Amino acid sequence: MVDKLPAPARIRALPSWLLGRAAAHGRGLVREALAGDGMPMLHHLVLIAVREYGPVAQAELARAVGIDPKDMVAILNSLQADGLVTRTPDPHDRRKNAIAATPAGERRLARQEPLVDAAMDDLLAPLSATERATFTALLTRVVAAADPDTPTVS
Amino acid sequence: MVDKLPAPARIRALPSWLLGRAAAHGRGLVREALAGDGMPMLHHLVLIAVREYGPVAQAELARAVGIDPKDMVAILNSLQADGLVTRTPDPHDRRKNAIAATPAGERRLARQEPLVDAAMDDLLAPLSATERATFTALLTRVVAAADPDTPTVS
DNA sequence: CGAAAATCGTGGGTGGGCCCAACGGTATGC
DNA sequence: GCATACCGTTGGGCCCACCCACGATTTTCG
Repeated sequence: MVDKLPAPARIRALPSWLLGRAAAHGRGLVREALAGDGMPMLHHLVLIAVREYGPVAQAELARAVGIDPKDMVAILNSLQADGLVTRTPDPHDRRKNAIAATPAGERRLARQEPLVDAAMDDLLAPLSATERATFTALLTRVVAAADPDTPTVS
Repeated sequence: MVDKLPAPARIRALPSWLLGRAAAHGRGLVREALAGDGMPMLHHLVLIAVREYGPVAQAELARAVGIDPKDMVAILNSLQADGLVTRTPDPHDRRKNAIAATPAGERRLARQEPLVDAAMDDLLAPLSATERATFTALLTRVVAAADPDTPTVS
């Protein structure tokens, strides 16, 4: 069987292409890891955000993680149906719902985080510990420049 | 005006998240740069691939750059209409078209490549020359592990 | 040598992510 | 008290990336 042509060398050398490939791979690994626990990636993301910021309004949540408010409704419906979050009216502002994680939600995340961490290990497997630190530090600076309003982690 | 909450710290520390942000930024920069010359990003990608491999079959092209054959038809229609590629029946295999770049196509790429290079400079602006080399080398290794059948550039 | 399988180019279709707008209800600011 | 803004929800829509099917052609296999 004849081999498949690779993408052109010019393209394969572009950092934006490399970042795209790496990002797609990373996303795939995370999606796969979470599928093992039966949860879509965005649901996980939202649950993490609820745990960190809860109780929190839906609109606030949607802005924090960059999800369309309409799509956030569906995700919260699903998380609520599974007993992982609660949705209660905000006592101080009746326009808002106060979204909070339940103990079941926190347990679910406790189970999932090692899966995601393992996916990250897999993603950076070709790099030594020192190289990973270097890579992540440089990547963080690139991202910080792109998104100056978001604090970085260090 | 109250500040917007950032994505959760746990998420912002994940290499897959960072890669996703950096990749989106890179894509945005390239798209913007090429829009300056009035060409969508995938059209540019395909034209580069045609220049490198032409004359080449559509299906081969689609596999090389990871574009759906159906979408490749539309892209080639547009490039052909603009006089940037030719589409002729393969004399040895009537199933196939032989796609080749025209001199106008090559000139168009010659104009666009500095734009894309400038976008890459912009993307990696926070890094020194040494850091860029380190970052790209590490990124290349991560991508090589994800896609072992594709040769890397070095 | 003929039938089956595979490939090619093209068209139809779908789902997810994102955009915009509208609505009724509520809160804020002047 | 009124205008403006925000909230949550819903609806409509677009675009992109992907899936599948079809007729024509080539390749493979018994």
